[in-house]
Amino acid sequence: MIQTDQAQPVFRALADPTRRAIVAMLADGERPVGDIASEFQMTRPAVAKHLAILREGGLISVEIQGRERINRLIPDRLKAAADWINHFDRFWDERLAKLKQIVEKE
Amino acid sequence: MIQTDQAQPVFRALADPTRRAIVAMLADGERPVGDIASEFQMTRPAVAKHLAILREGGLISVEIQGRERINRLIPDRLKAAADWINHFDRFWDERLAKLKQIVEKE
DNA sequence: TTTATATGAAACCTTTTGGTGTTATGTCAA
DNA sequence: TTGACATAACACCAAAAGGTTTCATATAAA
Repeated sequence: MIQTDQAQPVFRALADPTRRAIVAMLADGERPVGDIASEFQMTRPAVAKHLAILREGGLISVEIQGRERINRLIPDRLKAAADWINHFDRFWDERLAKLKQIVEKE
Repeated sequence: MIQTDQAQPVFRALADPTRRAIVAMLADGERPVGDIASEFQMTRPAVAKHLAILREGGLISVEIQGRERINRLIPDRLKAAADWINHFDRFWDERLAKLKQIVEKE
């Protein structure tokens, strides 16, 4: 059944729009928690929870700098999700090729 | 913020392992509801709910054939998710290129 | 050393999610 | 037409998700 279980924490992390926004945000550069939270309407603890889930999914890392915690994107893990999806791209191509064959035979 | 909203229903649909298993299953061929349900330990109504969410995400279509409802994968929508992820692949490549430049200068 | 700042952690609330069992409906087959 | 079958549609439940407020702690800055 492919590597569904490996991709699990990543897909869970990406399922929420706030978390995807954070990922996009961190693509432009690392940022501390409060700094990220200031971009959203929700409270800082709520954003901190999202960051924890992204961390569980292996999508971001945290570096403690004094009283700040710098969040940094690790895009590698996104590949696990991309790989899973790409598997079906290939399937789709095969299907189209088969269909083409059938059509051309007639 | 990229096309996060477009990808929303797809990511939501893929967030659950059962639904990803169904997607993988339908990649091998279309199947009716009960047939799909027989592969899982949960009840048929539970599977039917998952199918409904996959339908909302535009990942599968249903064709009514007599008293059966044939579920068929539409992998196109998976591209919305793949596109989103690919954006960060590009970003990562750029980062690596920049890093390489810096390293090589020294 | 006092005060302000950045954050985590805990307790709590509400809504959604993933399940169940039951009942109703349309369709196939004897 | 009668009975079995494939499903949808409910009503319902427990757990997880997403949020809030409050409080504690460590660090920076006055």
